[in-house]
Amino acid sequence: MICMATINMGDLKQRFQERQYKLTPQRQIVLQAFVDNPGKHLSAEDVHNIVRKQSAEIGLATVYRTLELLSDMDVLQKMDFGDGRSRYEINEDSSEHHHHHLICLSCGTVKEFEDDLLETLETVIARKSNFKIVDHQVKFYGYCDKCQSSRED
Amino acid sequence: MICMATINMGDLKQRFQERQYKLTPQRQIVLQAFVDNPGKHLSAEDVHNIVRKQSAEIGLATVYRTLELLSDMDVLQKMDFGDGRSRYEINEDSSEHHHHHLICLSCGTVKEFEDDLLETLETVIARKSNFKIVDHQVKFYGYCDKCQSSRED
DNA sequence: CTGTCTGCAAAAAATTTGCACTCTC
DNA sequence: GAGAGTGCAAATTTTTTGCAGACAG
Repeated sequence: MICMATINMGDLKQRFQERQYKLTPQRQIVLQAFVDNPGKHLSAEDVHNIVRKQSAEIGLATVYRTLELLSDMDVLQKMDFGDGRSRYEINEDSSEHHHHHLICLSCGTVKEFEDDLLETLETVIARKSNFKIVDHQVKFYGYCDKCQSSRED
Repeated sequence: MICMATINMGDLKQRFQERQYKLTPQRQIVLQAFVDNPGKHLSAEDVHNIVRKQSAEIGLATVYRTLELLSDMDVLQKMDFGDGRSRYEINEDSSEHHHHHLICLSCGTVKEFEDDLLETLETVIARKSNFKIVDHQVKFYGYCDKCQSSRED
């Protein structure tokens, strides 16, 4: 089961107001790009292209500022897949139940994967290391289904 | 037990020769920077500064080229801690037993942590996902010992 | 000599910043 | 009308590339 990326706009508006931020059209448009592209890990430029296609005029600098703001608010999560730019995705649930990423070394596909074993691991590590862990990010590198077959030539 | 970063120079020279690369002075100097700074996660500029201090003249571009080469050879591992530049560390063992990183959200310390639970997790995920996993990278974010205490003010 | 490697400077790519203008409360 | 937000262009930062010369087999 893959849970759909959703954003509760009412709730969000409130979270903005708490911090005296405004939920401007540009910010909504950026968010919409993520809602419209579930499972994609969008870079600033990706977002910029997406919103431009939808005729919405918006500056790249604004996209960057918005992505940073939304990351700070934990609405988005910033991540890095080693391709030289930051990528973002909707942060389903501020603290729990992140999925992991399986990155194919051959074709670059990024597949998502859920597993609760990591929560256990987190607990163990927290205990052993004296760290108060609040988040984690896990990347597995390997070869996807498709690339495994084509490598057997 | 923390195992010291070591590099077998003889073995390394052979690995270079296999690929028709040369183990030039510059490349050795870059490697030495990592050996001399165990547990540090050095960026290209860090390495450049370190080698310059040791009176060794070397171009930044060469450092970048060397870091990339060594990563490709799996001598170093490229990583990203979200500070806008790539960082590297010695890859102890090409495929197994990577340590994880505990990153303090307050002071930025990066602590290393070993645990074999993740190997189990890797097996489980490989089976469930049809991915042939060859490597992983795990980051835990939280608050270190020190910052936990100082936050309790 | 031939091909690899290096340094330098220039280029490219990603992100940030300054500033004037616009919009909202 | 004060402060927040935006767009644009310029600046900064990180990384890559072109090229001429140096070096190794």
